[in-house]
Amino acid sequence: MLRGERTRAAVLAHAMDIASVEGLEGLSIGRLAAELDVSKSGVFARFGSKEELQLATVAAAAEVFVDAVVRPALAVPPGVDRLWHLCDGWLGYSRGRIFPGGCFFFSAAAEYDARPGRVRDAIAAALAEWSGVLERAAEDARQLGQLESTCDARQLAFELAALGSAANASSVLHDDDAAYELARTGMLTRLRALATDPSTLPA
Amino acid sequence: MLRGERTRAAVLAHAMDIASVEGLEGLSIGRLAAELDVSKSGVFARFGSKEELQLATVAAAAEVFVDAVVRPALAVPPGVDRLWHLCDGWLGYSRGRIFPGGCFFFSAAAEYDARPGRVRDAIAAALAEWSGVLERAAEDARQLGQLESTCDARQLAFELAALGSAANASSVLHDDDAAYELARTGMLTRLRALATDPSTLPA
DNA sequence: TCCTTTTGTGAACGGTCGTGCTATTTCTTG
DNA sequence: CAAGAAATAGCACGACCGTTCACAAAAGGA
Repeated sequence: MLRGERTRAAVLAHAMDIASVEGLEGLSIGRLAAELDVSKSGVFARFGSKEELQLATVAAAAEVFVDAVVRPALAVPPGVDRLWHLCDGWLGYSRGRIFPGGCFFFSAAAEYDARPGRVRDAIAAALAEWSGVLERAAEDARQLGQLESTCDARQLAFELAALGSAANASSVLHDDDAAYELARTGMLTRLRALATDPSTLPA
Repeated sequence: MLRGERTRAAVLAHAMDIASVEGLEGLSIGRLAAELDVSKSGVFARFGSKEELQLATVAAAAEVFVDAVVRPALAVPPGVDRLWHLCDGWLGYSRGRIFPGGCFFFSAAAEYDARPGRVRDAIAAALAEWSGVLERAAEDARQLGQLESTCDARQLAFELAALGSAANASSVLHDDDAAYELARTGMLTRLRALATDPSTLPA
């Protein structure tokens, strides 16, 4: 009962790395088995189908993401500080290549965005949750009086996420970290323009 | 000699549509042949290899993009007006689903960003060119005195492109056009903040 | 210890993939 | 119209895919 969980975790760990580079479709059971030195049917039997393997991979990646970005930021009190921690944490998560192909969900979403099915639904749900976290943090900051009362939390969250995604995309495609500085600058400019006390934000 | 060009164009037109939805890897020669009612080897022989087909598809998509977005905007004189036309044209191009899976290059870049090879290089070059067009338009506007002289054209271009990409991603993934309004608002806010005469920008 | 359940193996299946090859059709041109 | 070139069809190949199934190893509870 313990042995099963261990190999399952090993498979998923490898699956996330492959998928972030080659896509969830490029994730083949045969290749996974070969690289982990187990039998193809062993991998297959554990998940029942390729789609289930993909769904499990998405779920595992969501856990990694939450641990890397969301949990640390939720440990700081609500307000602009927490909002900034979400942004900065996301940039660190992408830049640190926790997944070798950059943000797992950026790759997965682009791959499945136009293909109906359970995999797409799972990816869309994960991304919607992330948007929700960001937007809620912005709205909290507004209601705490740390952002202008007139500001639109949804708009702000959209723009912050857009800058992060663009930095991820550009840095992976061009193998160049410069975009992270552009994203950071953009995020801070946005926050400073809306913060009632900009001095609490980093330089 | 004419017949050859015609089928080549038909193949590429279909290939672009497939690739924007299923990816350049999902683009299979057999499927392409079946859906176009020609023989597999007929399609293959015309391109020589799958990689050449992919490269030709990228080149064809670049032409479509230039026709849809760049050319119209370059028809208006340099300045903030042209810069805005580039942004607005891009949103229209994505929203209009000229490619059924949204922006071709967004999908292709996410698919190949972490996979070295000629296909990735071609995609990276196309996107770099687009960034260059955007940045040059911003810099022109600045030098014409239509944007604050202190503004950073590269930063502005990065942010405008980020908003567009995010709108494309969100709208395709969630099947919801709302993101285009967010992107448009963000773009206009950015431009208004830097324009010396904001009244020239649309409402 | 024996028995049952869980985990993993190995071989095989039908299918699709990219890619060569050899005809055969279709156009162009003298 | 005939000869030659260009374009397409048809077929076969090896490789890999997801999936199935019968069976062996290992683990756990009685």
